[in-house]
Amino acid sequence: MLQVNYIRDNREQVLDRLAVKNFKQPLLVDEIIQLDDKRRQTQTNLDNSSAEANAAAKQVGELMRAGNKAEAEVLKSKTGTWKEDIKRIGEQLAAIEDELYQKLVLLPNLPHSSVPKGTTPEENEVVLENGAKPELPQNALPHWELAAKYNLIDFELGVKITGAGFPVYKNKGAKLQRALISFFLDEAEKAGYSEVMLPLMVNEASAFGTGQLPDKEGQMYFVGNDNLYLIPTAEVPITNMYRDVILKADELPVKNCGYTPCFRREAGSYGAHVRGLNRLHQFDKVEIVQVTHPDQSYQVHEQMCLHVQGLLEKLGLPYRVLRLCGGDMSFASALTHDMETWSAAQQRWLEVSSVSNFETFQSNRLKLRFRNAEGKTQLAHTLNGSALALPRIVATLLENNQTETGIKIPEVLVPYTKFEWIT
RNA sequence: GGAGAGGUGUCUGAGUGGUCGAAAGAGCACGCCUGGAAAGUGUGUAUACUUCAAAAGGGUAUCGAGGGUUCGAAUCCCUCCCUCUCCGCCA
Repeated sequence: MLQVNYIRDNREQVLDRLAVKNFKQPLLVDEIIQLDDKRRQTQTNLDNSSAEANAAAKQVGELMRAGNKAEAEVLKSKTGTWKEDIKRIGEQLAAIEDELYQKLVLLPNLPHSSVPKGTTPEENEVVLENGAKPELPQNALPHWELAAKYNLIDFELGVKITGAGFPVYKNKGAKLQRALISFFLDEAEKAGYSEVMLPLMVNEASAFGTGQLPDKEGQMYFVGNDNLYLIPTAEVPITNMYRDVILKADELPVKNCGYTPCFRREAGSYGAHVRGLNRLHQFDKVEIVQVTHPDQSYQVHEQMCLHVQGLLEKLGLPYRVLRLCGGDMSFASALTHDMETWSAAQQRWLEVSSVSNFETFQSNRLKLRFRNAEGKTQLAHTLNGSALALPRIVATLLENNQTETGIKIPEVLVPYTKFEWIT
């Protein structure tokens, strides 16, 4: 959520930036400013009425203590109008604040100046491409066939137990999952992230804090009996650890990593592109999150991207980095880099990580602040990235490393898997 | 799930209708003291909105959350959330 004061002070720039995101309702900006004027006016009225009423109440107390009952009664009888005023203006104010809020949440975050204009994924900017695409033999198999051939993943069994999109990992397939999780967590810890293990369900306030609510409600599984949501990403519980927190300046940057399963309803997405591991309702992911000083966040973004790229390089996977264009970025992000690996058998790029800087868009809602050099509270910047999401990594690993005799495990993983080949 | 107790500032903890944004202590910050430190000592120490060109200062709200009673609520009433103790259940 953008800050109203920022919108007031930077109207032109806000409009300009929103255009990069192809925001369709620029009139909203002026409506918000006008509504905020009205809010201030009403707030002042309410405060004045309250001040008068408070003064009168105090006076009644003094009169009572002085034994001047008659005068106290007179004053009491006069308070009725203030009470009515306070109630009426209070309701007005609440209505205005609600309306203002409803409009404010419609504004997406402002994209960073480096974000290219554009509306479709084709307009994303390829920042770099790294690693050679492997040449596979003619009879190379896609990962879902490899998974069946080597008895690594049983999709049908998952359907039986739960439904489509909930695979069962078996044998070396299961061990590979565990190995990747440990490897990613160890790498994150080496990079200075402290590990957390988190609740997989969150309450409404948390889902709201990171922006899943109210706009993305349909993407989360909801446990109605207890009013809880299954997390779509560890970002939600990790970032919410810092909800309503005021950090000391020297505590920044805060760096956390965590492994969680992620649950996504992905309603209505079926077909060839979501086959196998390409899109699931439940998948595993290690997430990295930082809370930074506003001056540092873009440096940190770069550093987080390099961390993710390092993982892909260690795994020996060809990848490319995309800077998402305004139209393809998420609502809450100011800058997003996507990392994609080349899936050799499917002959397509698969998104395996997304590293975003949210600036103050999340922290404003979360009330996540720090005390700056002047001793005042200021909103911190939040960033997060996948490091990494497992299924598509598994997909590319299986496909790219397949040989006539089996699938070769990358060297860095062998200490974790304790086997070098899947045969 | 049943019975009871309770939720106050960074923490401990006082406060059962008015002078309470809230005693006291601890912690923290700055100063004095000291060769330096500890001890001691002095001062300061919530957040948000708003008024003002700005600072100073002022107003309003907030004692788990929301609602109510009252001229006036941390204090009384209702609903919800959470914590603790005992019982039940249980990995």
